[in-house]
Amino acid sequence: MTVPPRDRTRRVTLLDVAQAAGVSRATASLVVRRSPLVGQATRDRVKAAIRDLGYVYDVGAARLREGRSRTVGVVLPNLSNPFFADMLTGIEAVLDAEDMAVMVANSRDSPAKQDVFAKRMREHDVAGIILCAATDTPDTFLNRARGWGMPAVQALRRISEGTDYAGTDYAGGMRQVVRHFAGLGHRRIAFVAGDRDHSALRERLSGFALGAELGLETEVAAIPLTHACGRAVASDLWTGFGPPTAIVCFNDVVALGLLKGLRDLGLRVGRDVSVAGFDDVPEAALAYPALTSVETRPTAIGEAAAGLLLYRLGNPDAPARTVVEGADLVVRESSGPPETAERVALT
Amino acid sequence: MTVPPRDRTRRVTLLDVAQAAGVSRATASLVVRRSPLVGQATRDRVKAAIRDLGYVYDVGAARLREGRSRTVGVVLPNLSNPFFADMLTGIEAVLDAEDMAVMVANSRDSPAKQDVFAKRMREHDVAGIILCAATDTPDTFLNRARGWGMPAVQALRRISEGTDYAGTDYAGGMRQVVRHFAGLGHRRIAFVAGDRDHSALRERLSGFALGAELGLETEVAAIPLTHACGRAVASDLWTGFGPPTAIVCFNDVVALGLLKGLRDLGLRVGRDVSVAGFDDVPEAALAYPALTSVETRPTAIGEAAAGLLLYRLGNPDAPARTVVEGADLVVRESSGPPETAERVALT
DNA sequence: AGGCCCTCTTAGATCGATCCAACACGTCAA
DNA sequence: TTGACGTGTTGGATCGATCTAAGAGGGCCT
Repeated sequence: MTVPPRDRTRRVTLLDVAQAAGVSRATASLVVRRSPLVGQATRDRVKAAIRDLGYVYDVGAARLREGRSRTVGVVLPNLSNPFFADMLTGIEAVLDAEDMAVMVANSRDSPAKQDVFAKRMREHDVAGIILCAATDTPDTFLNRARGWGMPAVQALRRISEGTDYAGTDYAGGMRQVVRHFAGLGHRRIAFVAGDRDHSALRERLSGFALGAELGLETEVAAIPLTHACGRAVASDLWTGFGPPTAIVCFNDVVALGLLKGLRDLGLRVGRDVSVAGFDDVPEAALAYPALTSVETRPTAIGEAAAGLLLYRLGNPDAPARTVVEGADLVVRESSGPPETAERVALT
Repeated sequence: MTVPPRDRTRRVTLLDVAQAAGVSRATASLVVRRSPLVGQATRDRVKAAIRDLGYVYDVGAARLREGRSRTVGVVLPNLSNPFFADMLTGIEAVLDAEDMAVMVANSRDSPAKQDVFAKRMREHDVAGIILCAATDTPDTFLNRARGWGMPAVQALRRISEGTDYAGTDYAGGMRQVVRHFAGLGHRRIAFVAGDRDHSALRERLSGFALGAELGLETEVAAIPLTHACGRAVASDLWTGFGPPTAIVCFNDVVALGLLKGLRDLGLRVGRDVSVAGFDDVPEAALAYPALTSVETRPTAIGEAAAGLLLYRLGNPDAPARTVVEGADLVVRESSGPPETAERVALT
């Protein structure tokens, strides 16, 4: 696809404005930048000229000269996941308020694509990037970015220390779930985890370890994080001897699928078996039965990440900062005390 | 927040590359643009220099000179809605393949913010924009854009003719729902619509009119398009005499809320009352009971919109085109034949 | 009157690329 | 030998802004 140059009518430039207002280009420039150096009368004349001619500021030209850009790159692993979409909403809101533009890219969890995007954003000279790293991103990635002089903030997934990071206390959230299950009297619990390794998984796993510490029997299953796989894993969990009486899922996407899969098996979730998810997506409250879930605030995380980046742009040499949003368990109908041992009469 | 200029080490420019390779700036430029005019030996030398010096192309400087940009603006009314997030995924995928960057903005359904974004994108000199117009956007909006020489594609919501448009056949989808309900034997049907006016609503309404044509009693309720309101509207529909036996919702967000609301009332959805939604979001199949829904393909629409824009950039004066994706009804458990008249024994 | 400061304005260089017209050089036909 | 032609290469102008350092003009003080 080749795109022909557009010229239409030549763009109105600051020079045109200056001439119309009877001042120099430099003065006109000062006016658009709201400099206090310019006299009121002159300012008014220039503003009038801007209106009359329909002048449009050229951010790109300014950036070229200034060497400073008002665009931020955001690289996410999966735009279709409502969680990341919400995070993007938070990022966008904060940057918008600072009159910054957001350039977005979807790595589809591929480090290779992520590299391509990093290069493209560098070519576009973004002021910095917010990165939710793809699985298997080498931990040198951020050092490279630093070498380029491009500030980077990690969000949700952490691949290396020494860089700003905004995320959720997944480990703490998971511990709340485990304590909740244990408190209800469950003795065998399972964690349906994702099959791809990143910090957000490791943190959940570390929290889940509390189960063993409390003397519970624990089990971990790894599956792709989709509705379909969550649904399908239900029967797997019931094949062996002594199936778990409580299951926590990596996120609500999987949990909602699992809920359906368990219903398909004729189990009454919340009585025969308990389920909890992560993220507390809006659908969690509507599910049947309503889903117990750990609330992680994607919008807040996005806002925090954007905030960190803005601060970093103003203070390039400040020490790295970390913002960890708390994660709170919301108990609903899908989790309850286990029934007595003879309850499972499946086969 | 003021951002100091960054200089670090001066940027490596084409001139540096040219000198290192012993050629002129112009030749180096031809190499980076993959022009066939350059001899193989020279090309190799330049490429080596690019690698050795770590040269990074400056898209902005190129754009300034060329007068042609490789960035596209996307303005959406609600990034948090998974439907739009999916659409963005489609847009991003197509533009990415053309090596174009995506600048995204969230109008939050406010025409005023939308105007601000349009201005910002113009200042950034985007090659074109994809717009899903905020409610109450004046229909002059796109004429203004045309006046600026900025190609615009409308997606999903149409505010004026004469511009490229990609959307879904909402009217046709709605007619399928109405026929489905009628075929099951329903005589009183309701449409839970949104309370904000735009083409996507009007099209659904026009499809719903088929109900009256078929001799059914019809009713329309307008509510904000949220889970909570969908849930709350359930009891309203049951207050009057002769409540509907089948209800179609503006989208699945509302439908999932309604499902919950009806369950709260003790109704068995799919038997006592039938429900259908729009969009067929992934959660629809997992809902209880599984939700009948009209499948509208957000990713495909995003791809179509991006395709239209790319074509438009290559053919500024081609006539406006319209792409309407078909919308197919997916029947699940939430819709079934009405039970006999005495079924409703609520109060 | 002369010197100084303060406010406002400006010419010219500059950012990093592309476009244009010209040109070097070799080959080949007349 | 000359001219035409094709292939590669190039200097200089240019895109639209900002930066720098200098200058105009007025008021105030000595």
